[in-house]
Amino acid sequence: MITKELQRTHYCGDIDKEELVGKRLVINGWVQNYRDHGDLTFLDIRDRTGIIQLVFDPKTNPDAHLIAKKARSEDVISATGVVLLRTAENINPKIPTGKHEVKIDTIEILNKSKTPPFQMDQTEISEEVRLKYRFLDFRRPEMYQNLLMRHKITHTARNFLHQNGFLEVETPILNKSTPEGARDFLVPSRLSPGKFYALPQSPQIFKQLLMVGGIEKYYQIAKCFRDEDLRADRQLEFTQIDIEMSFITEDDIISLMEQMMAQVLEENYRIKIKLPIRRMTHQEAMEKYAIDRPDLRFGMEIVDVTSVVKESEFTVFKSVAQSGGMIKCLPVPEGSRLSRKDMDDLIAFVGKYGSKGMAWMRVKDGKLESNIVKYFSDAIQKELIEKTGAKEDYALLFVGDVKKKVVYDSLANLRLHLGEKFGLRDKSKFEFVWIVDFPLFEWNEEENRYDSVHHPFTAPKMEDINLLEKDPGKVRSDAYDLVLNGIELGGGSIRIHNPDVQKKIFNLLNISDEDAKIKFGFLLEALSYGAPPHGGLAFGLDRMVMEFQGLSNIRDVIAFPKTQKGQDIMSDTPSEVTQKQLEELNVKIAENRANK
RNA sequence: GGGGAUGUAGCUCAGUUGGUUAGAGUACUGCCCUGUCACGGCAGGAGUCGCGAGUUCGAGUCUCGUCAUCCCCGCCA
Repeated sequence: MITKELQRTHYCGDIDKEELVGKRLVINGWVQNYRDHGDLTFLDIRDRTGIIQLVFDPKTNPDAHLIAKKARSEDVISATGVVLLRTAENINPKIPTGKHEVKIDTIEILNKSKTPPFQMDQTEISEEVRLKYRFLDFRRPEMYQNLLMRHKITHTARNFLHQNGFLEVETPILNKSTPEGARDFLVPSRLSPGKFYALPQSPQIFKQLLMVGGIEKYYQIAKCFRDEDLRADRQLEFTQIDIEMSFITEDDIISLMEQMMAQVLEENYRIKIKLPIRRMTHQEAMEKYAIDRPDLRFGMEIVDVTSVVKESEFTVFKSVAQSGGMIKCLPVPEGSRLSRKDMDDLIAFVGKYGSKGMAWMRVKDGKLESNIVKYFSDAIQKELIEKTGAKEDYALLFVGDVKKKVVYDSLANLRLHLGEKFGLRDKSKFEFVWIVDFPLFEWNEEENRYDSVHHPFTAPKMEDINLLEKDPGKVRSDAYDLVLNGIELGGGSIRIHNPDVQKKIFNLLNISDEDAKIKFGFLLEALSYGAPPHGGLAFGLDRMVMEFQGLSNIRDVIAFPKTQKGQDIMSDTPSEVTQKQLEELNVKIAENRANK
């Protein structure tokens, strides 16, 4: 219990001001450290603002001094005393409050702490322990800082959207399941036995319905759920800043959103980014970086060399070229630093993405060098050097495959890997780019049909609309992604607002009229009542904070994240439920899964 | 589903070729110390070497299986 008398008058981190000297104040916080000199005793007290040193002298108050001697890490205290200016030789330059200290005459231990599993000023703690004791992890300044910045970023975005006339509208968590896209989280319905709700993968359809309803400008800080395997930058549940507007063009929304992003960085990081953010077509991104979210903090642009090497005597390349495949080259400045062993490692690295191999050459004295150059005529070698722009000490890394995806994935990741290795992915740099003109469809080999690149409600580009029937693969869309340092921060599109066009797209995606009616009937219906032209986008808030904070793990910006197996090791979630609960829900556990 | 890394004291880690009683730092407990701030000094307690088999006279160490955490592929915007 805390009383008025024990309540803090000042935060620890605020006791750094000259005018406080001589003042009597009350401190609340946790014991960070103690230094017991027999008589004179010091306690470092921590709250979320910082640390202040308390001094206990038996001559001031022997009772308080005795209590201080018994204080241990993470005990919660209230202490009262007078602020003193430290003498010059006693100043601690390592902490912001180092010029001051508080001479305490009264202290109360509000709550003792068990010996904590880790010290709060420790930096290297296994994540397992941190997650198990997440409530203690928050006491570490690093974690507090992450949560603080997440709050500030969200706050700036909310302010910006509010000031620009957006309404925050909540959409349901219990939704209709649609098998497209990611795997749904399902919730059994008690009131409709045998039926299920699905948790939202995103509020996509609802925000479109809000536009039909004339809300005009909508946003939501929306929790989304996808039942897929986790990664360093992926959680089962995550948060989107979800936005939709009516009567707007692609340029309108891009321009507004980059203003928001600029404001977020300016207000919270004092970073000014140059507007407008550059734009790059999807095609250019794929050609130069083999990926639709290029990291533009460094160069190393990829070059297609299929036409050059198909004439060589190197059978691997020749046969790939003849079978309609592609060979691409990654020119690596200072690539001579790569040893034979490095090359072997890189070959293994691209193997992860399906590459059967990786050829390499080095530029020495203006000539190409490696165990395979003999298969390349002088003319071809010259052309390779010219085409790739290779200079002295460059390495040329080649990947060729019949499957284009293998070439793209291998080289895109190789480029990032080497960028990392050579220290080119500078955490202090912020290289934004809008990727625009995405294709509307991609061909699905297994299913022998087209899939939406974005989602089925994305509008085709006006000028490509006549290609819909002739050559759907060539149709570009009004879709756009905002990319920062190789991370996709968010993306969106102008939506289809015409039910006929929407039907046509469903047909191309092999979704029958009947299916479309069952799954999205209400949307088609809504579109037929004077739906305004509209569009929007969604930012991945977690990834945004993660990148701005210079972190490589999404769990560090989420208060209570799940482990890679989707479990919460603090609360032991998921867990079994009682037979009664299952019966009420009309759910039976399959025999072989029970009692696991 | 697959590949890789890790698992030893509360925490962070070391542990040689398989060898006798498994160590360090820190934290913790007790004592000493009036200007420390990673305080210092002395003493002490603390281990299912993730778990289970196996090989061996003998396993922290070798083999197989299994579990957990992390990274990646598949999956997923």
